[in-house]
Amino acid sequence: MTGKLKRKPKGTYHHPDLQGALVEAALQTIRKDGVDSLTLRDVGLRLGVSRTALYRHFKDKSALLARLALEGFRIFHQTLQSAVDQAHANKKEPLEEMGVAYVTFAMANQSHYKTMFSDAICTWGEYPDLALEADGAFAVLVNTIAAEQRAGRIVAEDPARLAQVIWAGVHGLATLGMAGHLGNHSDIIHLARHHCHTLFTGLRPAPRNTTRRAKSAS
Amino acid sequence: MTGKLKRKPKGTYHHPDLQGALVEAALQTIRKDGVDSLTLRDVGLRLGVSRTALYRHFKDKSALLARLALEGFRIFHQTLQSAVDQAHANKKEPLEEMGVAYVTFAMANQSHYKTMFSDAICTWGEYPDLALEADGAFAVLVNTIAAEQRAGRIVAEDPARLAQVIWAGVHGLATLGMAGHLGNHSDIIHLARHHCHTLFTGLRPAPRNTTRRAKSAS
DNA sequence: GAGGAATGTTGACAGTGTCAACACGTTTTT
DNA sequence: AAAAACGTGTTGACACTGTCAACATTCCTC
Repeated sequence: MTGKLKRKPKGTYHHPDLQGALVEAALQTIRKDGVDSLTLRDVGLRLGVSRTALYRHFKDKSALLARLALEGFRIFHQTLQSAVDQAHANKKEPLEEMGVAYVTFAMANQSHYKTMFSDAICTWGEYPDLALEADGAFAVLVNTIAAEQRAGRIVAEDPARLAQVIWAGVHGLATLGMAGHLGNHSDIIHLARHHCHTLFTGLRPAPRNTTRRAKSAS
Repeated sequence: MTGKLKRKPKGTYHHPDLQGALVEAALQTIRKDGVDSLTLRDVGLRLGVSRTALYRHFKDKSALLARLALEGFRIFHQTLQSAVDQAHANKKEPLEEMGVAYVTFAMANQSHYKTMFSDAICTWGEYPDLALEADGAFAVLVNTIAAEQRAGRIVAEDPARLAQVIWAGVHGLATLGMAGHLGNHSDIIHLARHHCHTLFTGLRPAPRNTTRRAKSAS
Protein backbone atom coordinates (compact mmCIF):
# COMPACT_ATOMS: atom_id res chain seq x y z
CA MET A 1 0.00 0.00 0.00
CA THR A 2 1.21 3.39 -0.84
CA GLY A 3 -0.10 5.10 2.23
CA LYS A 4 1.64 4.30 5.44
CA LEU A 5 -0.95 3.72 8.02
CA LYS A 6 -0.17 5.82 11.02
CA ARG A 7 -2.29 4.04 13.48
CA LYS A 8 -0.20 4.31 16.56
CA PRO A 9 -2.28 2.80 19.31
CA LYS A 10 0.14 3.86 21.96
CA GLY A 11 3.69 4.14 20.86
CA THR A 12 3.60 6.90 18.33
CA TYR A 13 7.28 6.25 18.31
CA HIS A 14 7.55 7.95 15.00
CA HIS A 15 5.57 11.11 14.80
CA PRO A 16 4.20 11.85 11.34
CA ASP A 17 5.65 15.36 11.32
CA LEU A 18 7.45 16.14 14.51
CA GLN A 19 9.44 18.99 13.06
CA GLY A 20 6.36 20.89 12.09
CA ALA A 21 4.57 19.98 15.28
CA LEU A 22 7.51 21.23 17.35
CA VAL A 23 7.47 24.54 15.59
CA GLU A 24 3.76 24.84 16.09
CA ALA A 25 3.90 23.91 19.75
CA ALA A 26 6.79 26.28 20.41
CA LEU A 27 4.89 29.01 18.67
CA GLN A 28 1.85 28.45 20.86
CA THR A 29 4.01 28.55 23.96
CA ILE A 30 5.77 31.79 23.15
CA ARG A 31 2.49 33.39 22.21
CA LYS A 32 0.99 32.40 25.52
CA ASP A 33 3.88 32.80 27.94
CA GLY A 34 6.58 34.70 26.08
CA VAL A 35 9.86 33.65 24.55
CA ASP A 36 11.70 33.50 27.84
CA SER A 37 9.32 30.88 29.15
CA LEU A 38 9.99 28.58 26.25
CA THR A 39 11.60 25.39 27.46
CA LEU A 40 12.58 22.43 25.36
CA ARG A 41 11.21 20.04 27.94
CA ASP A 42 7.86 21.72 27.82
CA VAL A 43 7.51 21.77 24.08
CA GLY A 44 8.32 18.08 24.06
CA LEU A 45 5.88 17.30 26.80
CA ARG A 46 3.15 19.20 25.06
CA LEU A 47 3.49 16.84 22.12
CA GLY A 48 3.60 13.71 24.23
CA VAL A 49 7.18 13.30 23.17
CA SER A 50 10.22 13.34 25.34
CA ARG A 51 12.46 16.26 26.16
CA THR A 52 15.30 15.45 23.79
CA ALA A 53 13.35 14.31 20.78
CA LEU A 54 13.77 17.81 19.49
CA TYR A 55 17.48 17.25 18.97
CA ARG A 56 16.79 14.98 16.02
CA HIS A 57 15.32 17.94 14.17
CA PHE A 58 17.16 20.97 15.53
CA LYS A 59 20.77 21.32 16.51
CA ASP A 60 20.06 23.67 19.38
CA LYS A 61 17.50 25.65 21.17
CA SER A 62 18.84 28.53 19.11
CA ALA A 63 18.12 26.60 15.95
CA LEU A 64 14.52 26.18 17.02
CA LEU A 65 14.26 29.88 17.78
CA ALA A 66 15.78 30.64 14.42
CA ARG A 67 13.12 28.53 12.82
CA LEU A 68 10.41 30.39 14.70
CA ALA A 69 11.99 33.63 13.60
CA LEU A 70 12.02 32.47 10.01
CA GLU A 71 8.35 31.68 10.21
CA GLY A 72 7.83 35.13 11.67
CA PHE A 73 9.62 36.86 8.84
CA ARG A 74 7.55 34.94 6.35
CA ILE A 75 4.32 36.26 7.83
CA PHE A 76 5.89 39.65 8.34
CA HIS A 77 6.88 39.80 4.70
CA GLN A 78 3.33 39.14 3.58
CA THR A 79 1.92 41.59 6.07
CA LEU A 80 4.13 44.41 4.87
CA GLN A 81 3.56 43.63 1.24
CA SER A 82 -0.18 43.58 1.63
CA ALA A 83 -0.05 46.87 3.51
CA VAL A 84 1.74 48.43 0.58
CA ASP A 85 -0.70 46.94 -1.88
CA GLN A 86 -3.67 48.19 0.08
CA ALA A 87 -2.13 51.61 0.31
CA HIS A 88 -1.81 51.73 -3.43
CA ALA A 89 -5.36 50.55 -3.85
CA ASN A 90 -6.62 53.22 -1.47
CA LYS A 91 -4.41 56.02 -2.73
CA LYS A 92 -2.61 56.36 0.54
CA GLU A 93 1.07 56.87 1.21
CA PRO A 94 2.55 53.39 0.91
CA LEU A 95 5.51 53.99 3.18
CA GLU A 96 3.42 55.45 5.93
CA GLU A 97 0.95 52.59 5.75
CA MET A 98 3.79 50.11 5.78
CA GLY A 99 5.30 51.74 8.82
CA VAL A 100 2.03 51.54 10.67
CA ALA A 101 1.61 47.94 9.57
CA TYR A 102 5.11 47.21 10.84
CA VAL A 103 4.41 48.48 14.31
CA THR A 104 0.96 46.94 14.36
CA PHE A 105 2.42 43.55 13.55
CA ALA A 106 5.02 43.85 16.26
CA MET A 107 2.46 44.85 18.86
CA ALA A 108 0.07 42.09 17.84
CA ASN A 109 2.80 39.43 17.84
CA GLN A 110 5.12 40.64 20.52
CA SER A 111 6.75 37.37 21.42
CA HIS A 112 7.20 36.43 17.83
CA TYR A 113 8.70 39.77 16.98
CA LYS A 114 11.03 39.57 19.95
CA THR A 115 12.12 36.16 18.81
CA MET A 116 12.86 37.52 15.35
CA PHE A 117 15.29 39.98 16.86
CA SER A 118 16.41 37.93 19.81
CA ASP A 119 20.02 38.03 20.87
CA ALA A 120 20.04 34.26 20.86
CA ILE A 121 19.98 34.41 17.06
CA CYS A 122 21.78 37.67 16.68
CA THR A 123 24.06 36.32 14.00
CA TRP A 124 21.68 35.69 11.17
CA GLY A 125 24.69 34.53 9.23
CA GLU A 126 24.52 31.20 11.03
CA TYR A 127 21.07 30.57 9.64
CA PRO A 128 21.19 31.32 5.93
CA ASP A 129 17.54 30.65 5.25
CA LEU A 130 16.61 32.97 8.09
CA ALA A 131 18.79 35.70 6.65
CA LEU A 132 17.19 35.12 3.28
CA GLU A 133 13.68 35.45 4.61
CA ALA A 134 14.61 38.55 6.59
CA ASP A 135 16.13 40.05 3.48
CA GLY A 136 12.92 39.32 1.67
CA ALA A 137 10.91 41.30 4.17
CA PHE A 138 13.45 44.11 4.09
CA ALA A 139 13.26 44.13 0.32
CA VAL A 140 9.62 45.16 0.50
CA LEU A 141 10.75 48.32 2.22
CA VAL A 142 13.59 48.96 -0.20
CA ASN A 143 11.41 48.38 -3.24
CA THR A 144 8.69 50.64 -1.96
CA ILE A 145 11.22 53.36 -1.35
CA ALA A 146 12.62 52.96 -4.84
CA ALA A 147 9.14 53.19 -6.28
CA GLU A 148 8.43 56.35 -4.34
CA GLN A 149 11.68 57.77 -5.60
CA ARG A 150 10.74 57.02 -9.18
CA ALA A 151 7.46 58.78 -8.52
CA GLY A 152 9.47 61.72 -7.30
CA ARG A 153 7.88 61.70 -3.90
CA ILE A 154 11.02 61.24 -1.85
CA VAL A 155 14.58 62.31 -2.25
CA ALA A 156 16.86 60.25 -4.46
CA GLU A 157 19.36 58.87 -2.02
CA ASP A 158 20.53 55.30 -1.70
CA PRO A 159 17.30 53.34 -1.16
CA ALA A 160 18.97 50.74 1.04
CA ARG A 161 20.27 53.47 3.28
CA LEU A 162 16.92 55.19 3.46
CA ALA A 163 15.37 51.84 4.23
CA GLN A 164 17.68 51.45 7.20
CA VAL A 165 16.74 54.88 8.45
CA ILE A 166 13.05 54.07 8.29
CA TRP A 167 13.56 50.58 9.65
CA ALA A 168 15.30 51.98 12.69
CA GLY A 169 12.36 54.24 13.37
CA VAL A 170 9.67 51.62 13.26
CA HIS A 171 11.80 49.07 15.04
CA GLY A 172 12.39 51.54 17.82
CA LEU A 173 8.69 52.24 18.08
CA ALA A 174 8.00 48.54 18.21
CA THR A 175 10.51 47.70 20.90
CA LEU A 176 9.77 50.70 23.10
CA GLY A 177 6.09 50.12 22.58
CA MET A 178 6.33 46.50 23.62
CA ALA A 179 8.28 47.51 26.70
CA GLY A 180 5.39 49.75 27.67
CA HIS A 181 7.33 52.98 27.41
CA LEU A 182 5.07 54.61 24.85
CA GLY A 183 1.65 54.27 26.39
CA ASN A 184 -1.18 52.06 25.28
CA HIS A 185 -1.76 50.41 21.95
CA SER A 186 -3.52 53.27 20.25
CA ASP A 187 -0.91 55.74 21.50
CA ILE A 188 1.74 53.66 19.86
CA ILE A 189 -0.04 53.39 16.55
CA HIS A 190 -0.59 57.11 16.48
CA LEU A 191 3.05 57.67 17.31
CA ALA A 192 4.00 55.37 14.48
CA ARG A 193 1.96 57.40 12.04
CA HIS A 194 3.42 60.56 13.44
CA HIS A 195 6.96 59.26 13.18
CA CYS A 196 6.59 58.00 9.63
CA HIS A 197 4.84 61.11 8.49
CA THR A 198 7.58 63.27 9.92
CA LEU A 199 10.26 61.19 8.28
CA PHE A 200 8.62 61.40 4.89
CA THR A 201 8.12 65.08 5.22
CA GLY A 202 11.82 65.32 5.89
CA LEU A 203 12.56 63.10 2.94
CA ARG A 204 10.56 65.08 0.44
CA PRO A 205 12.69 66.16 -2.47
CA ALA A 206 13.87 69.72 -2.07
CA PRO A 207 11.17 71.83 -3.70
CA ARG A 208 13.71 73.77 -5.57
CA ASN A 209 17.15 74.95 -4.74
CA THR A 210 19.19 74.44 -1.65
CA THR A 211 20.79 71.46 -0.26
CA ARG A 212 19.82 70.93 3.26
CA ARG A 213 23.25 70.52 4.65
CA ALA A 214 25.61 73.38 4.56
CA LYS A 215 28.27 71.24 6.11
CA SER A 216 31.81 71.93 5.25
CA ALA A 217 32.68 69.55 2.47
CA SER A 218 34.15 70.77 -0.68
CA MET B 1 37.38 53.51 69.90
CA THR B 2 35.33 55.30 67.39
CA GLY B 3 36.85 53.79 64.28
CA LYS B 4 36.15 50.17 63.67
CA LEU B 5 39.32 48.60 62.54
CA LYS B 6 38.66 46.58 59.45
CA ARG B 7 41.79 44.54 59.57
CA LYS B 8 40.45 41.33 58.20
CA PRO B 9 43.33 38.91 58.40
CA LYS B 10 41.27 36.20 56.86
CA GLY B 11 37.63 36.36 57.63
CA THR B 12 36.46 39.55 56.01
CA TYR B 13 33.18 38.30 57.21
CA HIS B 14 31.77 41.75 56.96
CA HIS B 15 32.70 43.48 53.77
CA PRO B 16 33.11 47.24 54.13
CA ASP B 17 30.82 47.99 51.20
CA LEU B 18 29.56 44.87 49.59
CA GLN B 19 26.62 46.51 47.90
CA GLY B 20 28.82 48.87 45.94
CA ALA B 21 31.38 46.22 45.24
CA LEU B 22 28.71 43.91 43.87
CA VAL B 23 27.48 46.56 41.50
CA GLU B 24 31.00 47.30 40.36
CA ALA B 25 31.85 43.64 39.85
CA ALA B 26 28.62 42.97 37.98
CA LEU B 27 29.31 45.95 35.79
CA GLN B 28 32.74 44.67 34.91
CA THR B 29 31.31 41.28 34.05
CA ILE B 30 28.63 42.53 31.74
CA ARG B 31 31.09 44.82 30.03
CA LYS B 32 33.42 41.95 29.41
CA ASP B 33 31.08 39.07 28.64
CA GLY B 34 27.64 40.57 28.13
CA VAL B 35 24.54 40.68 30.25
CA ASP B 36 23.50 37.15 29.49
CA SER B 37 26.73 35.81 30.93
CA LEU B 38 26.15 37.51 34.24
CA THR B 39 25.76 34.92 36.96
CA LEU B 40 25.22 35.60 40.62
CA ARG B 41 27.69 32.92 41.58
CA ASP B 42 30.36 34.51 39.47
CA VAL B 43 29.92 38.00 40.79
CA GLY B 44 30.17 36.62 44.29
CA LEU B 45 33.23 34.59 43.52
CA ARG B 46 34.93 37.57 41.95
CA LEU B 47 34.67 39.36 45.28
CA GLY B 48 35.83 36.41 47.33
CA VAL B 49 32.37 36.22 48.76
CA SER B 50 29.94 33.40 48.45
CA ARG B 51 27.21 32.96 45.92
CA THR B 52 24.27 33.99 48.05
CA ALA B 53 25.81 36.92 49.90
CA LEU B 54 24.16 39.08 47.28
CA TYR B 55 20.74 38.32 48.66
CA ARG B 56 21.42 40.45 51.73
CA HIS B 57 21.60 43.49 49.46
CA PHE B 58 19.34 42.70 46.54
CA LYS B 59 16.05 40.94 46.49
CA ASP B 60 16.61 39.29 43.16
CA LYS B 61 18.85 39.02 40.20
CA SER B 62 16.40 41.42 38.62
CA ALA B 63 16.99 43.88 41.44
CA LEU B 64 20.69 43.80 40.74
CA LEU B 65 20.09 44.35 37.06
CA ALA B 66 17.77 47.21 37.89
CA ARG B 67 20.53 48.74 39.93
CA LEU B 68 22.95 48.40 37.03
CA ALA B 69 20.37 49.98 34.79
CA LEU B 70 19.94 52.85 37.20
CA GLU B 71 23.67 53.44 37.15
CA GLY B 72 23.50 53.36 33.37
CA PHE B 73 20.78 55.97 33.19
CA ARG B 74 22.79 58.20 35.47
CA ILE B 75 25.75 58.18 33.11
CA PHE B 76 23.44 58.35 30.13
CA HIS B 77 21.75 61.43 31.54
CA GLN B 78 25.07 63.22 31.90
CA THR B 79 26.22 62.12 28.46
CA LEU B 80 23.13 63.47 26.76
CA GLN B 81 23.18 66.69 28.70
CA SER B 82 26.80 67.34 27.92
CA ALA B 83 26.16 66.64 24.24
CA VAL B 84 23.47 69.31 24.26
CA ASP B 85 25.72 71.75 26.07
CA GLN B 86 28.54 71.18 23.66
CA ALA B 87 26.21 71.63 20.73
CA HIS B 88 25.16 74.98 22.07
CA ALA B 89 28.76 75.96 22.64
CA ASN B 90 29.67 74.99 19.09
CA LYS B 91 26.58 76.41 17.42
CA LYS B 92 25.40 73.04 16.23
CA GLU B 93 21.92 71.60 16.21
CA PRO B 94 21.41 70.36 19.76
CA LEU B 95 18.89 67.67 18.93
CA GLU B 96 20.99 66.22 16.17
CA GLU B 97 24.05 66.15 18.38
CA MET B 98 22.08 64.57 21.15
CA GLY B 99 20.78 61.90 18.82
CA VAL B 100 24.27 61.06 17.70
CA ALA B 101 25.45 61.03 21.30
CA TYR B 102 22.60 58.69 22.15
CA VAL B 103 23.56 56.13 19.56
CA THR B 104 27.25 56.56 20.30
CA PHE B 105 26.65 55.82 23.96
CA ALA B 106 24.65 52.73 23.16
CA MET B 107 27.28 51.41 20.81
CA ALA B 108 30.08 52.11 23.25
CA ASN B 109 28.24 50.53 26.19
CA GLN B 110 26.24 47.83 24.53
CA SER B 111 25.79 45.55 27.48
CA HIS B 112 24.92 48.38 29.75
CA TYR B 113 22.42 49.79 27.30
CA LYS B 114 20.87 46.37 26.82
CA THR B 115 20.56 46.04 30.56
CA MET B 116 18.82 49.38 30.76
CA PHE B 117 16.15 48.10 28.40
CA SER B 118 16.24 44.47 29.37
CA ASP B 119 13.02 42.53 29.54
CA ALA B 120 14.04 41.34 32.98
CA ILE B 121 13.31 44.83 34.27
CA CYS B 122 10.62 45.68 31.79
CA THR B 123 8.33 47.06 34.41
CA TRP B 124 10.19 50.09 35.62
CA GLY B 125 7.31 50.61 37.97
CA GLU B 126 8.73 47.99 40.28
CA TYR B 127 11.88 50.04 40.74
CA PRO B 128 10.81 53.60 41.44
CA ASP B 129 14.31 55.03 41.66
CA LEU B 130 15.12 53.47 38.32
CA ALA B 131 12.04 55.02 36.76
CA LEU B 132 13.05 58.33 38.24
CA GLU B 133 16.52 58.22 36.81
CA ALA B 134 15.20 57.17 33.42
CA ASP B 135 12.74 60.03 33.50
CA GLY B 136 15.63 62.33 34.24
CA ALA B 137 17.46 61.26 31.13
CA PHE B 138 14.28 61.51 29.07
CA ALA B 139 13.73 65.01 30.43
CA VAL B 140 16.92 66.17 28.74
CA LEU B 141 15.32 65.31 25.45
CA VAL B 142 12.01 66.91 26.29
CA ASN B 143 13.65 70.08 27.55
CA THR B 144 15.85 70.38 24.51
CA ILE B 145 12.84 70.00 22.28
CA ALA B 146 10.96 72.63 24.21
CA ALA B 147 13.92 74.99 23.88
CA GLU B 148 14.08 74.42 20.15
CA GLN B 149 10.40 75.12 19.93
CA ARG B 150 10.81 78.39 21.77
CA ALA B 151 13.54 79.24 19.32
CA GLY B 152 11.07 78.49 16.56
CA ARG B 153 13.23 75.84 15.01
CA ILE B 154 10.78 72.97 15.26
CA VAL B 155 7.06 72.69 15.11
CA ALA B 156 5.07 73.44 18.24
CA GLU B 157 3.53 70.10 19.05
CA ASP B 158 3.46 68.35 22.39
CA PRO B 159 7.13 68.13 23.38
CA ALA B 160 6.70 64.86 25.23
CA ARG B 161 5.16 63.33 22.16
CA LEU B 162 7.87 64.64 19.89
CA ALA B 163 10.40 63.30 22.34
CA GLN B 164 8.88 59.85 22.03
CA VAL B 165 9.07 60.07 18.26
CA ILE B 166 12.74 60.98 18.37
CA TRP B 167 13.47 58.50 21.13
CA ALA B 168 12.04 55.70 19.06
CA GLY B 169 14.31 56.60 16.19
CA VAL B 170 17.55 56.62 18.10
CA HIS B 171 16.58 53.61 20.16
CA GLY B 172 15.88 51.69 17.00
CA LEU B 173 19.22 52.70 15.56
CA ALA B 174 20.92 51.62 18.75
CA THR B 175 19.30 48.20 18.97
CA LEU B 176 19.57 47.36 15.29
CA GLY B 177 23.11 48.67 15.31
CA MET B 178 24.08 46.51 18.25
CA ALA B 179 22.54 43.51 16.55
CA GLY B 180 24.83 44.11 13.60
CA HIS B 181 22.07 44.84 11.15
CA LEU B 182 23.26 48.29 10.17
CA GLY B 183 26.87 47.74 9.27
CA ASN B 184 29.95 48.83 11.15
CA HIS B 185 30.29 51.47 13.79
CA SER B 186 30.83 54.43 11.49
CA ASP B 187 27.96 53.35 9.26
CA ILE B 188 25.71 53.46 12.28
CA ILE B 189 26.84 56.86 13.43
CA HIS B 190 26.31 58.24 9.97
CA LEU B 191 22.89 56.67 9.85
CA ALA B 192 22.09 58.25 13.18
CA ARG B 193 22.99 61.67 11.86
CA HIS B 194 21.01 60.98 8.73
CA HIS B 195 17.98 59.84 10.67
CA CYS B 196 18.00 62.76 13.08
CA HIS B 197 18.57 65.26 10.36
CA THR B 198 15.69 63.88 8.35
CA LEU B 199 13.40 63.96 11.37
CA PHE B 200 14.24 67.56 12.13
CA THR B 201 13.77 68.54 8.56
CA GLY B 202 10.35 66.99 8.80
CA LEU B 203 9.70 68.82 12.03
CA ARG B 204 10.53 72.26 10.76
CA PRO B 205 7.75 74.61 11.62
CA ALA B 206 7.35 76.71 8.53
CA PRO B 207 5.35 75.26 5.70
CA ARG B 208 5.37 78.89 4.64
CA ASN B 209 8.35 80.48 3.07
CA THR B 210 10.83 80.80 5.85
CA THR B 211 14.36 79.96 5.11
CA ARG B 212 15.17 77.02 7.15
CA ARG B 213 18.40 77.81 8.72
CA ALA B 214 18.32 81.50 8.77
CA LYS B 215 20.93 82.13 11.33
CA SER B 216 18.26 84.01 13.14
CA ALA B 217 20.52 87.00 13.31
CA SER B 218 17.61 88.94 14.55
C1' DG C 1 13.73 -11.33 5.56
C1' DA C 2 18.46 -8.63 7.32
C1' DG C 3 21.20 -4.68 7.71
C1' DG C 4 21.36 0.21 8.37
C1' DA C 5 19.59 4.68 8.96
C1' DA C 6 16.23 7.70 11.20
C1' DT C 7 13.96 8.78 14.97
C1' DG C 8 12.57 8.67 19.94
C1' DT C 9 13.91 7.57 25.03
C1' DT C 10 16.32 7.29 29.31
C1' DG C 11 20.04 8.58 32.44
C1' DA C 12 23.22 11.74 33.57
C1' DC C 13 25.82 16.08 34.00
C1' DA C 14 27.07 20.85 34.77
C1' DG C 15 24.97 25.15 35.33
C1' DT C 16 21.53 28.36 37.04
C1' DG C 17 18.52 31.23 40.69
C1' DT C 18 16.68 30.77 45.05
C1' DC C 19 15.63 29.49 49.80
C1' DA C 20 16.18 27.59 54.59
C1' DA C 21 19.19 26.80 58.28
C1' DC C 22 23.23 27.99 60.32
C1' DA C 23 27.67 30.89 61.69
C1' DC C 24 29.84 35.01 62.57
C1' DG C 25 30.35 39.96 63.99
C1' DT C 26 28.38 44.20 65.51
C1' DT C 27 25.14 46.75 68.14
C1' DT C 28 22.00 47.42 71.68
C1' DT C 29 19.87 46.20 75.95
C1' DT C 30 19.93 44.63 80.54
C1' DA D 1 30.31 43.36 81.45
C1' DA D 2 27.04 39.57 80.05
C1' DA D 3 23.36 38.67 77.10
C1' DA D 4 20.11 39.29 73.71
C1' DA D 5 19.04 41.09 69.05
C1' DC D 6 20.27 42.11 64.69
C1' DG D 7 22.62 42.50 60.29
C1' DT D 8 25.48 40.08 57.35
C1' DG D 9 27.95 36.07 55.12
C1' DT D 10 28.04 30.73 54.45
C1' DT D 11 26.71 26.06 53.48
C1' DG D 12 23.47 22.63 51.83
C1' DA D 13 19.79 21.70 49.18
C1' DC D 14 16.16 22.04 45.59
C1' DA D 15 13.96 22.54 41.17
C1' DC D 16 14.84 23.72 36.79
C1' DT D 17 17.41 24.36 32.56
C1' DG D 18 20.13 22.81 27.96
C1' DT D 19 22.78 19.21 26.33
C1' DC D 20 25.04 14.82 25.47
C1' DA D 21 25.98 9.69 25.39
C1' DA D 22 24.01 5.30 25.26
C1' DC D 23 20.15 2.64 24.27
C1' DA D 24 15.43 1.34 22.03
C1' DT D 25 12.32 1.33 18.45
C1' DT D 26 10.64 1.92 13.89
C1' DC D 27 11.25 2.74 8.94
C1' DC D 28 13.59 2.13 4.57
C1' DT D 29 16.30 -0.25 1.31
C1' DC D 30 18.63 -4.37 -0.43
